[in-house]
Amino acid sequence: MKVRLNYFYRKLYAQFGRQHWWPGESHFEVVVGAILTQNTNWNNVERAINNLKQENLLNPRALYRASAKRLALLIKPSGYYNLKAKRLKSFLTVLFNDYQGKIKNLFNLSTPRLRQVLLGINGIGPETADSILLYAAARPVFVVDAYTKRILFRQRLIKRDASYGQVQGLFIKNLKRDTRLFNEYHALLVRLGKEICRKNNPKCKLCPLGCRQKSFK
DNA sequence: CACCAGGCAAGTA
DNA sequence: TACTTGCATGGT
Repeated sequence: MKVRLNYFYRKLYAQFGRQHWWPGESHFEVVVGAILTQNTNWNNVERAINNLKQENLLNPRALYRASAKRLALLIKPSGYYNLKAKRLKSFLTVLFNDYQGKIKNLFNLSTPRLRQVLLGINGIGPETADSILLYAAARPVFVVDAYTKRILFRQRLIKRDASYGQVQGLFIKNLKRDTRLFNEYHALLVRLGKEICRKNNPKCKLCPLGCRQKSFK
């Protein structure tokens, strides 16, 4: 297992190269992006983020002061806009109530404690919390998403109903606990998933990992 | 036209 | 605990 996961990484890196994740000019922007990208294509998230930038709202204080209604209008391109406006607000409420509105204070927490706090916020689940931990707070935490599960299932490394924690545990146990590695590895899995390892994709044979399992779901 | 995209929470049994 | 449904725009 250890060998295969390390081999996959080298294979993917050789195929696709560096992915330069996470695009964002600040830790706060990465957090906002992590919430907006839930079940959503990144292109649509960029439109939403650009709208916030144009209104000079892409900082904690301004976003905290803006009404949920105004937020919803601006982030509309990212989909689920009413829901996500609330989720941004619930994050900001915790940030201001408990950490003086400063990401720096929040990120002073230990990794387990920070994860716990993030998961306690309405609208932040395991994947979003881990994305924030890895890509905003630079902690060596592995992010598991739908692509990760599909790819590992097709490699017959997990059952199709494997839990988030089980899949995450595979990577944690078999790879060097390294933020840079986890950053690049997750991004490469997303790249492979988008490009080749999709549901019932006829291009499956072109998978650089040598995929054999053809169906998923 | 159908299907997908870097999930999560709330409701039901 | 395990399953279902609502949320919603934009690309292919």
